Amino acid sequence: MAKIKPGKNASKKDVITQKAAALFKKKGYSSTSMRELAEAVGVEAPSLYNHIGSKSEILQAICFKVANAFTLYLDTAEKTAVNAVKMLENIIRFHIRMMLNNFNEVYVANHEWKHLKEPYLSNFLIQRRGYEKRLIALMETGILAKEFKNNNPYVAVLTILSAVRGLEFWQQHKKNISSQVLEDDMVNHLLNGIIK
Amino acid sequence: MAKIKPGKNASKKDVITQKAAALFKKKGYSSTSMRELAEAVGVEAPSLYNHIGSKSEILQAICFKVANAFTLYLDTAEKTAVNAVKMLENIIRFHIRMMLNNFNEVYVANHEWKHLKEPYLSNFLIQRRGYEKRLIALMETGILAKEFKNNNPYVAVLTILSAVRGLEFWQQHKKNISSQVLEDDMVNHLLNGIIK
DNA sequence: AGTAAAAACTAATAAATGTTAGTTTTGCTG
DNA sequence: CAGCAAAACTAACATTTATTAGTTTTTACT
Repeated sequence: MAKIKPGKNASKKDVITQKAAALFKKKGYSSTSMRELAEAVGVEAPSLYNHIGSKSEILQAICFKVANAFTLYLDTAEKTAVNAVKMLENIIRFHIRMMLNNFNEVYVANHEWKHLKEPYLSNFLIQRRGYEKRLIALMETGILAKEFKNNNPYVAVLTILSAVRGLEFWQQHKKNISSQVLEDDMVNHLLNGIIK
Repeated sequence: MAKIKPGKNASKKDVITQKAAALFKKKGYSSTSMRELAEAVGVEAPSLYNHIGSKSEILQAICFKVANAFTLYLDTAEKTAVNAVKMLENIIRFHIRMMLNNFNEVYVANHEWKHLKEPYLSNFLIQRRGYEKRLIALMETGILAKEFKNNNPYVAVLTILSAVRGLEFWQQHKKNISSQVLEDDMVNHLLNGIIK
């Protein structure tokens, strides 16, 4: 019968994962049934199990793909850094682009990770905590170098990461504002504030 | 048998709502069963229905309680405003305090609203959109008055609201940083930036 | 064309879900 | 202390859930 049609670059598993990300974003992980996912893929539910091991395995794939992308970028950003300000700006811009270009998956990683099963849940949190710590270290470096104000570094990281995450509300307004204005304004706001 | 013990100010319904907020935050709305909620309350599941109409009614109560609190504050803030900067600062501080003092409920309103049923879902979104619009108008006023930079007002509101929402990650660090430092640093960051 | 593997299908299962019905217990008020 | 309403209980329900078993179809390769 009808088979899952993998695109040029996407395996069938990839198709499932991508459709799952869209559904998990829209309805949440727990409220998305395998039957719904199957329908979105164009197949009966049990057929999915020829390609995936379980529902929660899909969530794992999404969450760690996103987490690894951020970790990987930070690796290279640390190597090519010229100063703290520039490095922070690059990271913010990367976050914004990830939000805009991989919306579903980033959203799911941000919101549905709590449904991961052990040991993946713990691993995910450890990885995220490690990422935060590296950003905090960056803030501390910048403070010592007098590039940044002497704010609490954790609060600063929290503020920045959270602001960027908020782009999940962005979708409705895509037409009104270009993503370049969005990116530049947000970077400027987070680095220099909004008061004239 | 054992009865739900309402505290001095809390009706039994309030107790249920409060326990539900804690569970909805921890596990998500869909993954929280009425049996779990009943256990947290200290009762069998069907007994809950002596006090509430349905599971989703609990979610409604939480979401609109939070939404109304924000709307109400904005009403008074608009009346007592001296200038745009001061008003924005007050609003940011109110958001931060709401996050810190009503953590579970604000978290649930922020994350689980999509499980509201119609017409509550639409009403909630309309109310939230109205709130955002009033904040955008505030930004525009401040820009015209040369108090704020000429950033895109929607992006600025998005940045601020999202940053504050991020306090949901705050819990772990309560011991290390006082909530006063947190509040002041975040306000300062969002208004004046982080670069020295 | 024939064959073997991959992947679809149907049918089924055990567990969990929100909720209702009907009954008993509790606690206040007269 | 009698009686009544409030609120607890047990039992049960119809659905929905993720997943397995077993079978048939499709695909790819010789």
